[in-house]
Amino acid sequence: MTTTTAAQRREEAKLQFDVFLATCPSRQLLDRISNKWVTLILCALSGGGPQHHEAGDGDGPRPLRYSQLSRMLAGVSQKMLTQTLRSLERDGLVSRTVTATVPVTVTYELTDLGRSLVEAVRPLKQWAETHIATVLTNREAYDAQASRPSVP
Amino acid sequence: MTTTTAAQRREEAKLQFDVFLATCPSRQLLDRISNKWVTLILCALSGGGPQHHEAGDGDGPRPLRYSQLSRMLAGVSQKMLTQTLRSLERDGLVSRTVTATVPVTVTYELTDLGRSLVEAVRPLKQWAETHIATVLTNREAYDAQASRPSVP
DNA sequence: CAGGATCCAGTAGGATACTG
DNA sequence: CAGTATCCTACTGGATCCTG
Repeated sequence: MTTTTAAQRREEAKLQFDVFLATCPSRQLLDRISNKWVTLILCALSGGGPQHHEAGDGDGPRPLRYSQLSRMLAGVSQKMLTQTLRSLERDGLVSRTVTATVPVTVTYELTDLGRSLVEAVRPLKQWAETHIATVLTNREAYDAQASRPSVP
Repeated sequence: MTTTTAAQRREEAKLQFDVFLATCPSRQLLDRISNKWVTLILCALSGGGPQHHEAGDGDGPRPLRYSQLSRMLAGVSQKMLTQTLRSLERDGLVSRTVTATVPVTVTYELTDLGRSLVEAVRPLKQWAETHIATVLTNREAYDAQASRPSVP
């Protein structure tokens, strides 16, 4: 049992939450949310699967089942999916609901906190999709230059 | 309900760059920018070191030297710093300028593309610093619950 | 269906030493 | 000062098998 209360730690941290400090908890939080799977899961749960109308309906935020998520996030292993969902649940970003149907049904849904993070994380996804072409061009230019140290 | 088939939708999505597809280049780009060091470096270069007025002046976007960066990003190894800066330069997000002074001076600066990404990435840093307290509380609640499977 | 448990490869990333 | 090069560990993350 720990003797340091949440209040104490929060008090302390409130003084300087600075992601630039390696010791700051917010630094670790940044590391957690700066993650490919976190971004994709959050976007998926927010109805961000733009072209993926899994259920064929609108794309508003709605709960998704485990299997739906694993199909949407192409290439994710179930280990990563489960692991990431757990950490998101632990951090209070998503809520997990178990329905006792014949084969058990588990759905994941964004919490209010999760929705607030989605606001910050969707632009990232958007940016990647928008500027990837430019980036690819830049890489080519850079690589070409690198292979030509002196003028021929 | 649309009449487009799954195949059609996938075809379409491929052209549009969809981060949900494992094969899409934008997916890899998302993975690159969803990175702790990338976020911190970009924020630092955008003058985002809130409490860290290294040179004691204003916090507007300005070029930073290698050593300044390594001091601002507490805990970064020079390997990670160099490596991340290289990839950012290659992607055209930062520009590297070498000035032939006595000890050589190298400065890094955001490009226009880099600045556009900063817009998307700063909210993430902001979110981490703002909501870390809530997250810590959520974690405690979650862990307490986990260690108490049945009601005492 | 929704995961827990294991095993294992690849690599991210740190420490150290050396250079222009 | 601003790196490059090398070694080495630790963790990420995939594949596989198993369970309620």
